[in-house]
Amino acid sequence: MNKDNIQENLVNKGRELIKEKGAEFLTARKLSEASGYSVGTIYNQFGNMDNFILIQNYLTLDSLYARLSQMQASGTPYQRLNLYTREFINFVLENKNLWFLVHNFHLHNNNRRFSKIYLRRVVQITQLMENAFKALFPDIPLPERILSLQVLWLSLFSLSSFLTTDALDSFSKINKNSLCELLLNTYLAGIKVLEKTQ
Amino acid sequence: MNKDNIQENLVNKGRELIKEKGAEFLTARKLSEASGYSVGTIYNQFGNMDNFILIQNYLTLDSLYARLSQMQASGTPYQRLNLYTREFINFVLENKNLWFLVHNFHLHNNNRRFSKIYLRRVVQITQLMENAFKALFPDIPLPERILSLQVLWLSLFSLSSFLTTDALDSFSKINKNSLCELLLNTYLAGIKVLEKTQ
DNA sequence: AACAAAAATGAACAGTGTTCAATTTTTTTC
DNA sequence: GAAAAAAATTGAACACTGTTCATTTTTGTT
Repeated sequence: MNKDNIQENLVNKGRELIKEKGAEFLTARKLSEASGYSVGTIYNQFGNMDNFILIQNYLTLDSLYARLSQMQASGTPYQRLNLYTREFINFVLENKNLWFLVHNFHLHNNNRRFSKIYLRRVVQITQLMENAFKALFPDIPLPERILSLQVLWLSLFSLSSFLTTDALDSFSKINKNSLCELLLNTYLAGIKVLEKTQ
Repeated sequence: MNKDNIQENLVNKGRELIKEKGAEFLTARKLSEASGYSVGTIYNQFGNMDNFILIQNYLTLDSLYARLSQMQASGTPYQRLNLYTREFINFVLENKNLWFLVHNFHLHNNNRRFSKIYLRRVVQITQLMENAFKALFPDIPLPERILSLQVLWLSLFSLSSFLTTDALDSFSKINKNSLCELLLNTYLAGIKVLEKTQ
């Protein structure tokens, strides 16, 4: 087994563990036991566990990006943005444990969560929506439009953390699926207004 | 020293540590050393460290609630909602470490973060905005209005996690202060439209 | 086959949260 | 006030983290 295969095996095995048992279960020793590699090997490959978690989150975000990328560009721009959002929600609900880790990973070495290179991938997803967004709001200048889209996406992204647990269910009648969709459609309607009044 | 004083002393000392050194610094032994009480006493008082963190977050949310409560109800409803949001942002920026802990605390015993009793306090803050919200959108039926306000506030709340670090600064030109305000005003404009078309 | 270089290993270290028998303090009882 | 009982405090010890690095094993070269 060469180095690349080891990394691949460890990443895959770790991903299985997260999916099945949750992000909290993943530790160096348990990954060692489950993968067959020693703890030292894990550290030879990744340096530390933070990097391992970052890689897992990169993969999750890349997976989301790939899924949103291959969507058909059919319907009106408005419909397309709704489809993007619905597909995003589906992805989150289908990968609760992975998405939980994206929001709630605990870093030991790096100062704080959401390191720059990591958050960049989040913002990159706005590029996918940009075409539909441009078609929907042709009168808004590029800088403002990008800003507005980034605020929208970052809101949807951060709001989606509530989809990974059932804490919200007990005392708010907000439907999980409509939580993000309501934000999207209200926000889009708001831009339309502000676009004209400017 | 009676039991209540011990709890109070521990909570106050822990709060100091979080404010000064960050949430990551707070451990049972460091709190013990800083407060003068033994580790066992901490556990006699709080049961476990998760409860201690939960109490700290309760205090933070109560503090935010108190601050928003005592605001003067002047100006238009629209202006008042903007003032609430601005005051909220100020609070977050003035208490970055405490707010970081609200979003990023790491639970060991409880299953997952945002336990129900904890998240309830977050949603309770919507009650403060409800009056201004009602005045601004009198034609929306109560259930829908509450839902809409909850979505707005939960979005602002979750979005505010980006205010506690500088990760966003490097690759997006979004101003921290305008991040939440842009969301608010666009969302409010959107409700106004959807209110009429219904 | 003998040597050299590289890779894999897992005990050991420092740090977590947590427990609980032993100690200290406080209260009660006479 | 002294003795006994009850309550509260303590911190060493346990099981678990992430991490290191001398030792062992494997691989590659001559």
